[in-house]
Amino acid sequence: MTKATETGRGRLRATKARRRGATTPRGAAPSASAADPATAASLKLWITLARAYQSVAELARIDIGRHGLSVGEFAVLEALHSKGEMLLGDVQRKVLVSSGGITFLMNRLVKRGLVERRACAADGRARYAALTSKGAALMRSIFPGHARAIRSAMSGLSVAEQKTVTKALRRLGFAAAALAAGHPTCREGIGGD
Amino acid sequence: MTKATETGRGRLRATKARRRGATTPRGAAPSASAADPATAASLKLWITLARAYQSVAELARIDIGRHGLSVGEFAVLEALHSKGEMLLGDVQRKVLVSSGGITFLMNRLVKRGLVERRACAADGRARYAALTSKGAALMRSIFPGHARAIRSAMSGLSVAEQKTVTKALRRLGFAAAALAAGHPTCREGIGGD
DNA sequence: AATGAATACCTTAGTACTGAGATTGTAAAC
DNA sequence: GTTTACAATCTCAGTACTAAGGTATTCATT
Repeated sequence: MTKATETGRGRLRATKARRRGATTPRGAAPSASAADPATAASLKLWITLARAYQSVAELARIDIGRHGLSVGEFAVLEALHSKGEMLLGDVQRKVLVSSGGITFLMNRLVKRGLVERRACAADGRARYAALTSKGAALMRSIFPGHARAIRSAMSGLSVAEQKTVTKALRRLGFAAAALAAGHPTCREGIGGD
Repeated sequence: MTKATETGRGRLRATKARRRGATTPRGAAPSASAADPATAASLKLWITLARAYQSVAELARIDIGRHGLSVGEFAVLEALHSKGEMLLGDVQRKVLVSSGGITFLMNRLVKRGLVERRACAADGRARYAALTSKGAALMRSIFPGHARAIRSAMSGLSVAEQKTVTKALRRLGFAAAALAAGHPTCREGIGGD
């Protein structure tokens, strides 16, 4: 454990959950109403961003759930699918869960025979995560359909618009992540990409 | 985000960048790689949308947590703050939680004296949720600060850009929600706004 | 070597939810 | 005035996580 637990009093966790096998979207749906126009525009954007995310996430969840996977499980499989063998810590950072969370997800996937842990010769503390041949076959069979599902989820915008929005959201995300990084309520070891 | 630890055998420890803090709450970080350009653009947008949402949500979570509230609790308070007394089912749909979830959140808030349940004269099955005076005072005191936090979270974009992105995301969200609605895996009674 | 700090992962307890079904109440059709 | 259907909320068991702490291992100093 790094960090010195300087949170004074409050226990307050604010977690979010996801369910296995295609379940629900999530959410804290924000709302708006502010005095000055700039703040109003930001609040409105926040609502819209949250709703858009949740709608797309719901579609992704449905699609992934069809194959009996949770979103977190799929994220791990996909990371390993696209990058090959990875250290658990790297998978954790890519998938954005806590250290306990990656252990949990790995255990489930190992139990189903989709991934395996491999020793790391260079560092005895570390483990690699890798797809088994069964896991690799699964990803090859479901990834193209998933990509099509995402594409149709984004069909409200033209490809050119998608590129424009992507650029803007990237700047927005970086700025927000930089702000969050400066704040006290830090978490285990999760970073952006 | 600590990212050294190369896969190769010579694991130099190269002291990476110092802890970047907390970037994101949770979530399934998607990734990309597709054959045709349209699908690739959609996957890329999905990643970026998810990261941007998660970064802003993390900031919101930090800000809300400062006052000892979870995101779900704040969402309920805010709904009642902006719309006044509401039927529980309406709060549920606005906040996007399950029926069990709204009961859970209400119980917590009632226990803290921030909201109360009121009978509905017209329909004996239904209950209203409403802020107590303590809850209303709390919201008056923390909402402006929260709005400022959201505004600064969005500071990566100019106000004009925010409006453009809002419009695009609204279309995207509607299209995705319409698609999700047509799918089999629906939920209890949650609709868009 | 021996020590100490830092790291990678795992374990455990706790949390904020979900989903199915029970309960109570309303509305419609007989 | 019963059924019959259906709606709003609550109950409860289960789930996917988080945070904090633990263990083994490595690196840097001594």
